[in-house]
Amino acid sequence: MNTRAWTPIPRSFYDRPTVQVAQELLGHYLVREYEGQLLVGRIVETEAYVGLDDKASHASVGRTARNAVMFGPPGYAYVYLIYGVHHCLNVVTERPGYPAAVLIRALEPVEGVEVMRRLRGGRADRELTNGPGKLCQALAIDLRFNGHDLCLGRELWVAQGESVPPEEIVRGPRVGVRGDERALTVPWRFAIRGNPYVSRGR
DNA sequence: GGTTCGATCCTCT
DNA sequence: GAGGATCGAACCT
Repeated sequence: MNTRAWTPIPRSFYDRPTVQVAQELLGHYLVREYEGQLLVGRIVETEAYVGLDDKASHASVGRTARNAVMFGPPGYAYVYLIYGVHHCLNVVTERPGYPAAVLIRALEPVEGVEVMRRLRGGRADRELTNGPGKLCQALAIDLRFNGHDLCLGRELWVAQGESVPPEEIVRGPRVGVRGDERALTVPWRFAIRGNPYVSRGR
């Protein structure tokens, strides 16, 4: 189980339409080096945030200090603090200057589960990584990773997994967003159908 | 320098 | 189902 390579996905993967990247990220792996151990989770739920016109996106207000990474090159982590309590991890997509990213909403724990349990205060395995804030706590991801290059295979990266066939993917509106009618209804959330680690949603 | 608020989670009812 | 936690950043004055 520890013999797997966990090869980083190349930057070119992220330099494509964000909704497509969000869908195709399902089945790949988020890998974290933490205190000499590997914490690995299979990506089972994502959401796309696309461009200035997406009123649910942090980038809809224009470029600011917080969202600057979203305007940068693809393949970097955009991490922010929400409600002063939890962190959320995004992967930046598309060309520099165009603000877009994919929020990682849920993982299926694969490796380093003991450490994840400890970081999550001994909660049930089902509750370790089934939400964007939860998975950041389980993998010790915080603001220090904002702007981190996810293509290097160091500290935090996305590793090559197996693609999920379309019939196994559920698609629907995003969770917890504010904004206009389009922001609330556009089906830019993707999840692996029936996977027990998908977040509760609304 | 002050105020407001959030792409969430947890606890209590 | 409701309410609170708790902080950085945005947006005032």
